[in-house]
Amino acid sequence: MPPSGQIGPREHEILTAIVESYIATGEPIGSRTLARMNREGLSPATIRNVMSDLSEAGLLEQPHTSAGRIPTADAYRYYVDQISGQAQLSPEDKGVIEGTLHGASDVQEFMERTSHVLSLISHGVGVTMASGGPKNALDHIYFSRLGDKKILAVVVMKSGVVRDRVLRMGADLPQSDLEIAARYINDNFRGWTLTAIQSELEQLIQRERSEYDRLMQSLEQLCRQGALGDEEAAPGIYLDGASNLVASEEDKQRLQQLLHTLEEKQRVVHLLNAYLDAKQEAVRVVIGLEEAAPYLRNFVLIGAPARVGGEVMGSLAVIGPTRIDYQHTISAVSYIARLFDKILNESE
Amino acid sequence: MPPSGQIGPREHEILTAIVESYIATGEPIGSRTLARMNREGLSPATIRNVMSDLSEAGLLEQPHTSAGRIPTADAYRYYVDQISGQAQLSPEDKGVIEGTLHGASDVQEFMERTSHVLSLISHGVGVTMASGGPKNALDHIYFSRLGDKKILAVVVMKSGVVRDRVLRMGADLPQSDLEIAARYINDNFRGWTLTAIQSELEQLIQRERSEYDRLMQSLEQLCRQGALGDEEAAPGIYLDGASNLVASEEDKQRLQQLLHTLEEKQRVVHLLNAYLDAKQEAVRVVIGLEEAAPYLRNFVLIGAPARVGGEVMGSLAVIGPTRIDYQHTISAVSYIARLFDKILNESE
DNA sequence: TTTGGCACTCCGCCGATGCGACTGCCAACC
DNA sequence: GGTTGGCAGTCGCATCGGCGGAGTGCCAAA
Repeated sequence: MPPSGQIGPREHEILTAIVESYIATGEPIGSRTLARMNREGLSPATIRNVMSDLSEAGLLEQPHTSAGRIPTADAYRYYVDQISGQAQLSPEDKGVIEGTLHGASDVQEFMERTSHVLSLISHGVGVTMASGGPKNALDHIYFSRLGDKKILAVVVMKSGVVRDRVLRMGADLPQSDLEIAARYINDNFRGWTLTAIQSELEQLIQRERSEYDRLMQSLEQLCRQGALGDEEAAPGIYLDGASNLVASEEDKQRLQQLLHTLEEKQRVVHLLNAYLDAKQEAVRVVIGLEEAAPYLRNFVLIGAPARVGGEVMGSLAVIGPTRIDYQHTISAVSYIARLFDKILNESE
Repeated sequence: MPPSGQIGPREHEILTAIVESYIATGEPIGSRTLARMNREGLSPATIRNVMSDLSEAGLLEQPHTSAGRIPTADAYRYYVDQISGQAQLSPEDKGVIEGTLHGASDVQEFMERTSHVLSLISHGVGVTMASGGPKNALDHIYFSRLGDKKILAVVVMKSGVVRDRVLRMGADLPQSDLEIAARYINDNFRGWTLTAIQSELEQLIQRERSEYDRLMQSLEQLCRQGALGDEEAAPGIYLDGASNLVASEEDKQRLQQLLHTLEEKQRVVHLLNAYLDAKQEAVRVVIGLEEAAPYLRNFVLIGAPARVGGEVMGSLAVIGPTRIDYQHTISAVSYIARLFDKILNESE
């Protein structure tokens, strides 16, 4: 063996074989089986020596003394680093993705279908998220009086995301005032981000306090009721494939916790926000989610930001067991991330 | 025993005790245990005789020869018929419901929270559904040109449900035409149901074919692209508490099928439509869902239509194991169904 | 009609046993 | 020195028989 527990070509090959075998079967794997599937005729004893080294390096572990070995989190990281450069989307997957996503008419539907197809390909949970409205650019806004003291606000983003919200107002505003307010926002703030509009409006209202006119009054009220969406509001998030988790070998209690967490969308949002970086270029694979939540032990997050015309409009990800098919999943996430840009940009 | 396998007061009491015990523990129950919990001092032997009769009448069955007995579907039906008249909402449940539902600003949020609170109380899956737009009354419609050949249609229902849809048009329509079309619909069809509007518009277009003006042309195109929503489109449906099903004693395979079915919202919609009747007044309990789908064996549906001002605007239901707590669930569904009317009506 | 008694059935738990899979170490070999 | 075969030792797991407990059904007596 190399003097400093380093990883040579033989170690690499054996480690890769172990990881792939474990991903495929879920069974710990021993030196004998490994020797049989290894094309170079290495004997079990040699492989045992290598495995022993890898164990010492913290890449393999044994569930119990007389069992085979399974990869540790470090081994998965190593494996993913090796393949992530060369992950190739298979033609079938490509067909499935395009077949599913073709013909989605609006962004919401596109995202919904994306989470579905991600769960199909990865056998994990597919997630898509429109990152909190605040960061996206406004296309236009529309207000409508619904009834006494209630107003419907429809916000259309440049990215195509549509969001409607019913505001309960303190006082009743006539439709005509609403139309003036909407026209004012549309004329002056098209292309701004919601947060920028919000703070600009607040300043404006402060400044004009002297000549406190009707328009400003309406705007203030609308803002205060969250017409532009508040930070708290759950951004659109779509999950699919939670049922896939049942197949993972978890006991019932952890499975239930897991599903329960997924039902609380807010927590999934936090998870994605915590681990996915708007600036990252490629797909990111996070191994070792137990730091975020104990019941996410043995689970990984594979995700990427979704950009439309250079601007981040959300993210897409897969949450699945560490035993997930990294090849397929990484390539699919990467492909769909690029597809987002292409499809939503051209339809603009 | 009564000559014709009829149910006398003693049979009733024993059957009720068995059903309640089985709901509570999930264990088959024997004559001895039953004798101990029975306040009248009946001996196990007597109870055995009664149980034997009940078995013959098809109300009890044995998992195997030397086990206790469990209720059949017929027994649950009998039990539910007995209690459904007198189901009383507990004060705690009432508090939970009102606490959760208070402050929901729009109908969607109200429905979301309802499904959540239903799952909390019943420990089953809470479902709320806005019945297919087509049957509801229009408040107003709004069109907005999104970009080349794409149009945003926002439909607001009388019931408060808001629905947005992006239409891909064959040709590009200018915003001014859209506004004329929207005004035409709003002025003429406020309060009509969507299906009625759709068919009326179609007739109108036929009739006016001679003087085929711009307005008609726009309307025709908008209709054809489904501006008013097509029958196929999944109505808004909210599920919560699927993780509760993990606790039910199902094997993994059936559990996975079950969760998978719930993920396909469309199938849940069909289920509710098939078993809940818009005309029914009270809560309906459907025992024996296996007719609808084999993996729904041992599951029940407890649901009611949701009315606002006399008009059906959707339905709410719980899907849970036959061992569900009928008392709590029935009373909660019933209470929330009435609450829907009260809250959404007054806020009009 | 109700009750106690009794024989019988059958599930589920427990401990023993044997098998198989694997490791680690050592000595021999290339 | 790297590689190999051999061998002893460990441990999980499936299998099996025995046994206790829960429950039924039937019968005869009150």
